[in-house]
Amino acid sequence: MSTAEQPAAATSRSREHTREKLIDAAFEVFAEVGLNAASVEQITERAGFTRGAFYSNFDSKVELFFAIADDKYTRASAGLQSGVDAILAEALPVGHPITADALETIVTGVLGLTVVDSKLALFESEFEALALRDPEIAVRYAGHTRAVIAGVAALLEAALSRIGVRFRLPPEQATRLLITAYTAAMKTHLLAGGGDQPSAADLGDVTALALVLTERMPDS
Amino acid sequence: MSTAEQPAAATSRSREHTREKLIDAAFEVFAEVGLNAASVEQITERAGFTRGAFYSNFDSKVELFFAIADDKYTRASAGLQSGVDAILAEALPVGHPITADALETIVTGVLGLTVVDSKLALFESEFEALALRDPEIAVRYAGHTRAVIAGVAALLEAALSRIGVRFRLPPEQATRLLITAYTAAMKTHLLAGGGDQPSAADLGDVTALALVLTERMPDS
DNA sequence: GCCGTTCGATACACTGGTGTATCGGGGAGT
DNA sequence: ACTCCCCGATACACCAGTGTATCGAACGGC
Repeated sequence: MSTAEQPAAATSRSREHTREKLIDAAFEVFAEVGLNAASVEQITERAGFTRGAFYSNFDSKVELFFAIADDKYTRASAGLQSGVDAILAEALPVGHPITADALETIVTGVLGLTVVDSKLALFESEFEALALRDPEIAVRYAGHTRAVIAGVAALLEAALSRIGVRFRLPPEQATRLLITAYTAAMKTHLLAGGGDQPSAADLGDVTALALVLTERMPDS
Repeated sequence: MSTAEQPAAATSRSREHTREKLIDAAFEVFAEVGLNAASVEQITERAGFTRGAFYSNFDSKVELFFAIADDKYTRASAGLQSGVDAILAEALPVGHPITADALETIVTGVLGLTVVDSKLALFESEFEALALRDPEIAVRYAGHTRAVIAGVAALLEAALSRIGVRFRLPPEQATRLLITAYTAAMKTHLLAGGGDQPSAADLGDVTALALVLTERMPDS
């Protein structure tokens, strides 16, 4: 039993592949129609497999849902710091004139890193909806949310201090409010039939909120 | 055809009754499991009827969903002004000492009037989720949301002026932010397994937001 | 190059839900 | 009290989806 498990690791390469294809397909389908309305067949069809492949890789639709969540968020957190650096470069072109624009660029930019596109927003919304009804999912969702907020709060605080600005509230609280507002803006954007990226007009509430939530740091 | 319609109006009394029972039952079931997961049988069973009664009164589940929305919100808007008066009475016991407490009482009180209990919050969340995927529902939802915000904004502005406070942002914008924050707070409260009423701790973000969003009116 | 293992496809039995068509009972009007 | 009519119950046909059990084929190890 010691060496017999070696082949299992070898054969699992193509298996990983179909697993990923299933995850990608399911991500889209879930975003489009929701978990309940999505049938296993819909997912496997889009992935180019049959239901047999699904049941060979996952026990249930919900398990697949969680697999997506894990996958997406480990993936997303990877490119986070570099994304923030890029935003800071944009917000501080030469480094000297610090305007309200810089604040808006940073806030909407950083928040945009966590809610990358409309499909992710829809998935997130679905996650929340499920959590509201299933206590077991709720704990997963709560943990996920907490992690995101803590991460974003740290990023935001650091980025803002670069332009000499700080929150007037506890950073985590301010971040929660900003994320909530950003998510709401994304949703109204989607409700109006918009595409992946919310326009500046959609984000009006967010930028206004950012202004009210911040203040100049006392000169050191 | 002129007098022949009189009986129709008479017989429709019991019909109205079963219609209401169906609406009430569906409201609960939708809140519990969502629109898709809810079966017509679940609803009629809880209402004490069979599926025959349902199809005699409604064309589809979705139509029933809209009927609920109409019903609840015409009902809710009825007692709104008196509710605000009561809140003001609490916030201004004698009328003189105006504190931050008064502000919090007013904001959370008024917002609490529009999101009465957890079932309504869940229903609303379900409404949004559906709207995000169905453009036809989206326009209905958008209209509903706009109406609510306009109403609440007017109420809030009037109530706040009573304690000499005003928004630092356009009232509708401030109201949108507050409602969003309140809804989020309600959701985290529900996610934590809480009951109908969010605690003061749950509303911490909302009250903090209310403080940043407002300022003293210049003395006249 | 052969064999064993395992992955994914196919087939099947079954469940839960839908919508329609029909029927019986009870209330309203005279 | 009688009649008519409408509401809601019952029965039926149908469909979409699920999960399992079986099978063929491809891949890796020896």
